[in-house]
Amino acid sequence: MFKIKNSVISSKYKNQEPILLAVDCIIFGFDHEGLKLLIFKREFEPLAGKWSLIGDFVNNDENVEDAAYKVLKETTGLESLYVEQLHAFGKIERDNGGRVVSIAYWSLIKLNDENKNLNVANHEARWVDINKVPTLILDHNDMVKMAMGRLQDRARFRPIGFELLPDKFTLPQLLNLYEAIYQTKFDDRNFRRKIIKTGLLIKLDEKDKSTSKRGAILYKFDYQQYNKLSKDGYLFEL
Amino acid sequence: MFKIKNSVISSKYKNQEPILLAVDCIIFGFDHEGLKLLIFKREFEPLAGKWSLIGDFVNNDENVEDAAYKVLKETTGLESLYVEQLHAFGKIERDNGGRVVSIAYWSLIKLNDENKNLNVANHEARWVDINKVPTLILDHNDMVKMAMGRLQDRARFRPIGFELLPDKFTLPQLLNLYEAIYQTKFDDRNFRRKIIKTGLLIKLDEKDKSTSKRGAILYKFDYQQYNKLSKDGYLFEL
DNA sequence: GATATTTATCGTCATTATGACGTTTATTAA
DNA sequence: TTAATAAACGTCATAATGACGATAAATATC
Repeated sequence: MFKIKNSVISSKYKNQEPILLAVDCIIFGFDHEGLKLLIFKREFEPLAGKWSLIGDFVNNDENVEDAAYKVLKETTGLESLYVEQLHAFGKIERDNGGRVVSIAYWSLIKLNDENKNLNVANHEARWVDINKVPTLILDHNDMVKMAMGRLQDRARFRPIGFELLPDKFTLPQLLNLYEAIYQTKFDDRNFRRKIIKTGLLIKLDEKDKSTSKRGAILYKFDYQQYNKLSKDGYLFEL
Repeated sequence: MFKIKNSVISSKYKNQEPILLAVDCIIFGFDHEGLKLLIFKREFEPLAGKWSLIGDFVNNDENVEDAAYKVLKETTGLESLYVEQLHAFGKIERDNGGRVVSIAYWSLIKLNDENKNLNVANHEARWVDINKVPTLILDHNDMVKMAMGRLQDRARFRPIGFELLPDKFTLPQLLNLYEAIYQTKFDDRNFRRKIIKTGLLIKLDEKDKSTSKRGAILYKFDYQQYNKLSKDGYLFEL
């Protein structure tokens, strides 16, 4: 006769403390200064006062993904972000406060005047340059590193960069973004050629004059065209 | 004054059943017949007797990754497999036996005469063609689908395919593997050109005559060269 | 109001990669 | 000897790439 699953579980776990489940969020932002990461001053012991990613425990009655969304909404106030699961971090000793397995999520935010000075809901928050991330608690620096790699992977095949730009953007802005994501320089003329060739940009009749006398032509991303192309397995590669 | 973390947790979780943590394994194998998936007859209720991935609960005192390795070793008897975390599946209702969050791992096995007739450790196991996977319990079919996508991603940039081939293999074999992974046909002449151009194959002075009168030249993968190239950011793309 | 300055934009060219094929080779079975 | 068959090799037009040089538009300066 088969044991029912829960009795297998309960016998197996009878003498153990349960494993606690948490989510942590790697939040990337981008503006004219570059690519940034949102970090927080930890508010509880152990390690109170240290820099950290933001996270929370997962409730029994909520989807793991929803727990991540909740954290993101509470801390940024934004509803519609690009969010993707990164990895589950499950080493025994990763959290010195107990056995906590953390499922990390990463997300992308367009920085603008409204959201760049975040200091939300009693959290002390700060945007830091992606190349100047301080030491974070626990394995949070590993999480950031892995998230950066994932961002690079994604940007390679999907027009994910546009999640980080305002609706209207210039080619130099887009170039800066890709250079920040890949931590390298691209030839601007070749970049231009490739990005235009994708057919995913719509040239507007406006210019942005904030960075040069001449001004740079504004473009917007053609979501319709993207949806059409991606159905046929289109790849957006630089 | 700060609350210490565990007291935050314990108060938060006082009235809740703990979330249970499990691992499930998507095990791919490859031989002359094609790409296959290892599935198991579930041995306990609920859903006993149904086809399923193999998995187990994670103990409080073991790393999540080690739990996956343990499952893989117990079911396949093999120690050194390619193993990678796939995704954490965390919907509330994903397991009708209780609140179980499952972290899925996928792995690759070279099939040969020793391991293709697995029936290990009281598990009823079966290799099925990747295109003929039956309905599995819970969200296991989703896991397989996602793992297949991940395998395709990986094979695009890393010579991961070699994990699925014997040490000595022929170009037609390698072609078959890539066609199975991407579920498509490649032009054999162009495939040959590209794969040779990578410089990662060492031509041997032997032939495999099992599939043709003429016989096909055997190659082996040049791990040294791969390590050298990958340090400079080499990408293995088809 | 001519000129210098600065960022943005457009153009060129040799080299390499790609896709789509046709042809030959080595071996064994008939 | 030849037919059959999978494996291996070769060709060519076209497209993509990397590395540059040159121009253009607007403002600031003399």
